[in-house]
Amino acid sequence: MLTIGKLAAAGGVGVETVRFYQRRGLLQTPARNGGIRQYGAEDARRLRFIRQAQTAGFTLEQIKELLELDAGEDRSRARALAQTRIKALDAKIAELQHARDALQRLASECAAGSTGACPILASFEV
Amino acid sequence: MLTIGKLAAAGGVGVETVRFYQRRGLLQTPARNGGIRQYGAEDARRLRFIRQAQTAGFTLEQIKELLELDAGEDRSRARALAQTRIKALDAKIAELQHARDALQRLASECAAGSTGACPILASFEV
DNA sequence: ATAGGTTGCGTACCATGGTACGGAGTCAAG
DNA sequence: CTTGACTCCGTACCATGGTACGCAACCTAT
Repeated sequence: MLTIGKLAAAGGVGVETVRFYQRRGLLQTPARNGGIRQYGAEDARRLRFIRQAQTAGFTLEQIKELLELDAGEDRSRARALAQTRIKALDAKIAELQHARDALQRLASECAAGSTGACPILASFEV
Repeated sequence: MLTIGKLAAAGGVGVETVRFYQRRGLLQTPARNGGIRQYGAEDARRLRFIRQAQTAGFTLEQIKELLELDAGEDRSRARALAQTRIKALDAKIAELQHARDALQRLASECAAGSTGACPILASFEV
């Protein structure tokens, strides 16, 4: 059994963040023992999931839906959400790759000559 | 010569956004003709740059610095900023790629069988 | 010259994802 | 059994990146 502090530490977040997620309905407010919340391994798992889904670009609202879906059985809805997000991720990845290339160009050009300014704006105009 | 409305349209942003960028020092507040701001091609260029730098993950503060650097001649500073951001972008891209893979797994598994819930949380645990 | 659409300006408000604060209760070690 | 750390709770505040509002002045086409 975990206290909120341990749970937060396990998930790499602050105590306030756990409480925040509970307010938003992303984590259940668990049973208490003398007023103190008691968490289990499942809560830690959900917390980890939340953080990973965030890096996948889901908003907290969407993550909430995913968590509800995980409990339910609406496979097609879950699939649809995943597919939509995959598309968005592909687009975002391409975008970042493009930006990365521009920065690489910028870095090279700033390295090369030694006179004048390096063309920051220009390096993005491709 | 462009009015603020044309400039905004050209940059794919709203008028208020242009004014917002001016308040933040990202765009010069230009010369006026009878109180009306007059913009040129250079402003449109800066505006486009801002949007692209944003997709590269720069904050408005950092973009402001980049714009100042573009005018100046501190090549090494510009390079350093670029290098730092390239590293961050590489990390972010890898992260998104990872999330994408997890979603792909999720989508497949939700498609496969027809019984029970699909393991949303599990699909991220790799 | 007059109506309608833009503009200018300051200020207020919004969503997202947290973070901080203050005062009381609880728990564990010495 | 006291001290210090941790917890509970509501509410307030924060940063980022905008978006909206209202009113006066302006510009353009009819």
